[in-house]
Amino acid sequence: MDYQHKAIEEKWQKFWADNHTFRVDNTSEKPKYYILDMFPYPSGAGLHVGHPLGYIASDIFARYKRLKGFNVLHPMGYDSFGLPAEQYAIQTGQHPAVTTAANIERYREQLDNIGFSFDWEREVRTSDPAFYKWTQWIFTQLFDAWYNKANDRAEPIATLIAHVETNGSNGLLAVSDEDTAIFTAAQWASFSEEQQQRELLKYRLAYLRESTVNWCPALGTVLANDEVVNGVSERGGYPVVQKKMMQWSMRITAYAERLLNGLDTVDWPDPLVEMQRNWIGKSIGASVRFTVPSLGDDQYIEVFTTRVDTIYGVNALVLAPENELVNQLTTPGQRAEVDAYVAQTKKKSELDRMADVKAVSGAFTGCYVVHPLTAKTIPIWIADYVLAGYGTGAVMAVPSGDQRDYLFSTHFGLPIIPISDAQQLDGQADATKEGRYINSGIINGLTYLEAVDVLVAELESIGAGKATINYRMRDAIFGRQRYWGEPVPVYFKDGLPQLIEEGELPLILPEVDKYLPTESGEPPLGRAKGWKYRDTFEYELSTMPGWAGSSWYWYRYMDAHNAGEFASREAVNYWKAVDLYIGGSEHATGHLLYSRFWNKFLKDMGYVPEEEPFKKLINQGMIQGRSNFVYRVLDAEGKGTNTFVSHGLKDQYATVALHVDVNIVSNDTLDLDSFRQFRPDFVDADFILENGKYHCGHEVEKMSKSKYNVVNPDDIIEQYGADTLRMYEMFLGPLEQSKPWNTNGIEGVYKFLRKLWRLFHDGQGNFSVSDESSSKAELKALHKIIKKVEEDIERFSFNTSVSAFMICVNELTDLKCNKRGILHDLCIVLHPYAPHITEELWTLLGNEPGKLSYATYPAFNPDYLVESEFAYPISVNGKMRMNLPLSLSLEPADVEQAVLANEDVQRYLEGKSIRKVIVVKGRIVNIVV
RNA sequence: GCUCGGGUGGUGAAAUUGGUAGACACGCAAGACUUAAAAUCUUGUUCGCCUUAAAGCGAGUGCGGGUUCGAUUCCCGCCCCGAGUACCA
Repeated sequence: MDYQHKAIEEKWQKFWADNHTFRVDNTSEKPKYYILDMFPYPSGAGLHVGHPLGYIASDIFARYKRLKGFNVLHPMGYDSFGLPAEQYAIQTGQHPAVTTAANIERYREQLDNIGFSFDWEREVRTSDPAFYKWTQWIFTQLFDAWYNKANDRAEPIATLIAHVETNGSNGLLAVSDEDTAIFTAAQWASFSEEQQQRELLKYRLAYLRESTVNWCPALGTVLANDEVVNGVSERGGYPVVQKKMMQWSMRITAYAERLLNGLDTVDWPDPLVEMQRNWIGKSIGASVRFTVPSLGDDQYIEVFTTRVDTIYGVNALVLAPENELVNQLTTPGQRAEVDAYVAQTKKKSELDRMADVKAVSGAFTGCYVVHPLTAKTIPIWIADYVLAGYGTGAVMAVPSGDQRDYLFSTHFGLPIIPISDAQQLDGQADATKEGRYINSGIINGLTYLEAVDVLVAELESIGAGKATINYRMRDAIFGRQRYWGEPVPVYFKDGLPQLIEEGELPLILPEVDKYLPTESGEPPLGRAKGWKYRDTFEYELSTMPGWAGSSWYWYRYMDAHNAGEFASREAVNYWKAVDLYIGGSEHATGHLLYSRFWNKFLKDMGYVPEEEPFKKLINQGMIQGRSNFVYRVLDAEGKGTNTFVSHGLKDQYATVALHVDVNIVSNDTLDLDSFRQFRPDFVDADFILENGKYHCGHEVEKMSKSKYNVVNPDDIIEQYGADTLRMYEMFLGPLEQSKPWNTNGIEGVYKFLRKLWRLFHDGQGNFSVSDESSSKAELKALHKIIKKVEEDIERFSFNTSVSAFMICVNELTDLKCNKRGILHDLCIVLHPYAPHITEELWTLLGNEPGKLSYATYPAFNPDYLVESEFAYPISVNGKMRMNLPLSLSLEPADVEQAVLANEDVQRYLEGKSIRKVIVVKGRIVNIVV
């Protein structure tokens, strides 16, 4: 029998499922290893060949780790709440739960076809109430917690209450809103319950606050900062505007420093670490207060600066047009101008504002501040180059040291004061920190390093400023005005949010008649009939954002069916953290940051043991589409004819390029019969061929239906089998690299598997192996691959292993090797890559079915690779000339002698004098003449 | 603009510590088997020159320079492509 991939793969997939081969226990004598994939959102389109790339890599790694004696946790699940299902529900009226379940079923079928070794008994779905019960529970924990800066950790809100009851707000070091009250213990006691709760809300890690949010009118919801890309929504690309709204938020900023420091302890790709650093955006500087006498002597504007040393060069204070103070600052005389400018800014979308970086604009408020060190008056301006969302939404303008301030000042004719003797102000600002200060009061003559300390000390002593660290990262908005998400487990009593009792979780997502906002503009949950807490209190009508479930799901896999806890203490302490996480880099600032945040919180509360959840992380590259084109010949009027010209001849005609389904193209050659059936109007298409073939053009684009370049793994598996698909996806190139999918070349992998099959079979297709002992050459081929695969997998270089397997099988074929001992070990080594065929062959060898997954990876013996001779490359002046086989026992001096004595070598040296001979034992000989 | 990747045959790529550049595949060409096709196998395939052939010569890892006996690999400058980010004070 030939290699029958279909029968073999169906047989073993069924066997694995029936025998629970990949069921894993939470206890074991073996060391544990946790391999996690980023779980998919089950979209209606199903999987294309790009999706499983990372799953194949992680599956190879998981299977390899099992062979290496590890107890491996390798689960899979679905991130099944999300916008697309809801948009589909709005269009079709179908419940998102129904379409989601159907999509999951389809995904599961496709995943099963590939032969993954997931423990499906641990599957999770974020939209399952048994799962989101614990997402809601974590929310309640966050609500009931505050961040104590004194201990640098989150604590239960009870410790905060205890503090204020005895000390008031005195000595409280907490991360909080800015408008917290100052009170004594007695005052606290005198507060009404409502006042106390209002105050506590300013400290809770999950809190409700009026904040400026990214509102997306088209989606009818707010979006987190990471869901807004270039001023439009990440999903759908709809415009986003800033709007003030009462919103649930997560105090992730409390963890900014720990999120930053933790990056030094994880083994992640550099670009990803860099992206998180930038997102957190730590800058060290100073905050400075400028008093505003016209508003009163105790009124001030605070600015943040990283260059406090330039403070004597300030010529204006510039506020963001959105800054809340603008209205009160503006004098009657400037009112019209300022209002016009504010209105004009509001009209500009964020996109326009970014595109318009070069154009300088602004308006004078008519108001002045006092410089804290010189007591000079300084005008207050507004300009859109100052962002409301960063720092305090106000800057001190120093035109000599900052290019934006320079352009602003020259445009409006404000004075430019040089502040350093090293500054070169020829038409632009000079941000140098070199030289010594001039025109700078108390720091005249000092260097940069000296000046900063002097200034900060002075500002602190007069109460006008202090050293400050500023973060770009904002607290994360945690509510969405949408239906298909976890309900927030909160009801309102007297306008104050209250948690639902833990025993009453989960708060089930109610049914609604339509998935649209109510007539009064409430979120869809406002449509739920009779949906009230204890039939009395209004529930929160927002749902949680998409990232809620994915911020802790890896713990649920550890103990997926636990009804009493998110995961048992034993399970969490056994599996601890994810050892290897594989997924796309598109989650760099969203999922991976929120997950680390929740993990740190859960650790602070004593629920999990590790500070960082993902020890090692690999980003698989994106698989792009590779489109094929046919060229339709145009007639004299420029209209399309029914004639198509091959790519190489298209320049001789007027043509228009059309996408053609890549599945009817093989090695860029079009299948003409399939093409005639591709579209009805192609039925009697004519072709202008090259050498009897129609060659298509090609281009790399996004993989999408409209470009006819989507390749479904099911089709590949039907034709070549899952083992071929797995190996070919790896063979395509380095895992981390993005590359277009091209089915050209898959034949090579398929041929390899058939060649492997033939090693075990005679010419008639009968199973035939020999029990004779193995030859030296056979053992060498085997042990080369044992070593190579081990090294390759450990450094995630899966593509090079596939080549090595091909070399190995080619060598064994040349040796006509059918020795049981060699083939037995080869099955184990290849098994992670091609699990089905190796299970079959391993069973044919007489082993117990199914035990291959837990076999022992063969031990590498270097003795089999030892050579007595080496064909030394002989180069002359660094140019390789010939090979000369010599014994490896020869020392460099003997090698030199042997080489120079050789006739063929002498031919290259004729008439030249030898200056030097370099001999690297076992490597190379280089003769310098 | 800044940050990080990357640039090697017709194509995907390999070269792990500075040591034979192009392994392994695809494609292509020629051949064997076959009535034929498929499958399989064999040979060739970086480019240029020379040659009936064997062989030989020269160039070659984006470009220019440097270090070294020796550079795809290290250093300096430049060009191009991709990703991220962008008025962050």
